[in-house]
Amino acid sequence: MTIISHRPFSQALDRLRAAGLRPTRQRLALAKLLFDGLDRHVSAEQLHGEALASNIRVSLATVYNTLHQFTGAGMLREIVVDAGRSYFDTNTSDHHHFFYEKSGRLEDIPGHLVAVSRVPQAPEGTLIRRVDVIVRVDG
Amino acid sequence: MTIISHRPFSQALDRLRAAGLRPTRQRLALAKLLFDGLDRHVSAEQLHGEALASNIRVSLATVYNTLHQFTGAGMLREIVVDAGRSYFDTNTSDHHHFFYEKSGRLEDIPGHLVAVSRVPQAPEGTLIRRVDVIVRVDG
DNA sequence: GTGATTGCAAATCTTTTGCACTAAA
DNA sequence: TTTAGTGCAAAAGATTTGCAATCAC
Repeated sequence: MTIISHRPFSQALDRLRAAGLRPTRQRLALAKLLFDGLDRHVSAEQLHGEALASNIRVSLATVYNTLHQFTGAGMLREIVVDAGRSYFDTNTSDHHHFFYEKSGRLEDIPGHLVAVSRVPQAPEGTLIRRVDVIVRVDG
Repeated sequence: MTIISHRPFSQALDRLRAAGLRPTRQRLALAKLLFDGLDRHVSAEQLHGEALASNIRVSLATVYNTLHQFTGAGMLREIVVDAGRSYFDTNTSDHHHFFYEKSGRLEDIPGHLVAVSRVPQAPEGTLIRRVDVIVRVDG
């Protein structure tokens, strides 16, 4: 058994409680991988790999379920830049992204470095949920 | 046989010639479906369906190939908004998009209605290829 | 106990690929 | 001819689903 931090469970536990998600072993473990540390962008496959590498028994299906539940609860933000692969961003604050087309890597752009002035009106009967700016670079 | 326009082939033919793509029956037919008319957003599956409905014998694989060739030639622009599905936009001029999350529909926002001021610098050693703005609405 | 959650494998869906066949030049 | 382009069916990914087994409460 590995001690990961002084409060191995509480941060993840609190987040799950706040989201109304039952704190199962799998959800706790995934929450720790996702939120103990710096902000990051992960795919389901990646996170599943990390879980296995940390000796956490989770199925890929559960990783998908969990990522979507976390996203629904506002703990993650889903980013689509690439046909056929979703990334999940642990940074849910207002910001945008660089996308490196060659490597497929994503990088945050702090919100204050991009200004979208003159956002058009939402079409009648709709609400704007989010404005995504993706700066595609050839790195 | 249906007469589609006064110059049924020439517009599509010219575009293919200009792109250096051999004007095969399939490419001509797909180009006509795509470019004879208003700007539009199509998925491969959709375009394939339209082709079949117009009695054009094309395989889905060829539709994919053709969409990518047209994109490579600058005749189309690929848009990714939705995990696991690509749209191709016949409007290649500077503009952005509304994405209706419920219906999955895309709609152009004319370039002059969105202004991205203060685009951040491209990371060292990279070039900005494009800046995509996607306004997600809940329609 | 009881209902939510999980694992597994199969199913689904989109897109790509390999290769023999066909057609454009 | 000669080479690019096409069709088909199979493969490859990514994601979802169905259902019995398991776990949190």
